[in-house]
Amino acid sequence: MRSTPVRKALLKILSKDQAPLSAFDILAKLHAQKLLANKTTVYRQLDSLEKQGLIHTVRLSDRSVRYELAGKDDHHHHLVCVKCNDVKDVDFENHLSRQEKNIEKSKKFKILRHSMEFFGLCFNCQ
Amino acid sequence: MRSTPVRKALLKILSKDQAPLSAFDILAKLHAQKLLANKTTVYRQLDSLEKQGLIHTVRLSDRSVRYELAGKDDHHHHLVCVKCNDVKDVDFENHLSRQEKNIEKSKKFKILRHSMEFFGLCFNCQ
DNA sequence: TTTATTAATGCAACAAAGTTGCAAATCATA
DNA sequence: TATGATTTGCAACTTTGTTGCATTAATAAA
Repeated sequence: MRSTPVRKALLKILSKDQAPLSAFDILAKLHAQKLLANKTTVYRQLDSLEKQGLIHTVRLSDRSVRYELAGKDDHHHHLVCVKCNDVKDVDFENHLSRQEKNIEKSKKFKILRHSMEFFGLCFNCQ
Repeated sequence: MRSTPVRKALLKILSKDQAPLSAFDILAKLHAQKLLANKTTVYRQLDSLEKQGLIHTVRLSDRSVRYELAGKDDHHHHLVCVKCNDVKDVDFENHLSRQEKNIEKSKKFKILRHSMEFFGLCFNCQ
């Protein structure tokens, strides 16, 4: 792992933003600060950062893929505004693990991970 | 709405299969029964059937999009096998609506719909 | 400081999953 | 069966990534 300008800028961008960003968002932000990186480079850096465990890839069921800094409260879910596309974190582990055990038994399905998203309108868009 | 060969075959395929099928799956099944429909046609029929409320589009967070017949127990979630890609339905509304109300209040976010998937290993793949 | 090594980058081409415009074929109903 | 609106197929295009390959740049060693 080398510390290159793109890598540094990318981590800085992700650490400033609380909402997970798409590759396109990130590319735009890089260009906005006059760092004209190629999209291939951005994708490769995101891959590499993910493998290092520094970021997490968030795949939403609206088919958007976003990236967020790893670290804090690592497992959480998302509130996605269908109007402005803003994404916020939300904690929701409460009953899930217990219910997952029920599912595993009744469906004979070994759960490795889950994904849960709430789509709706954020405060500003209501 | 006209009753064309593609439309009829498509509905028949979806009614036979309990797991939601991808557009590619459907196209393959059509070709298997010597109905050489174009992918554009399949996508347009799926669109039209969705608008008529006859089928539902299932967008999973692994970025796959699948289609299933509408009707029965319309709101449910999915168990997705990460090995064989089989998808099964699972009911899980229990605590969700109550918790959604909490989220709406505390996050000032109006929830319109949610999506939940469990990824893991089905019985055959364990 | 210079050099060597290896990773990072840019470019162009490719890929998967759809979407769109348009002309041709087909369904249905009068 | 003639008419007119729907469907269909084809080709081209779009989006979001991915890959190969030659070039450039970061870092560690000399």
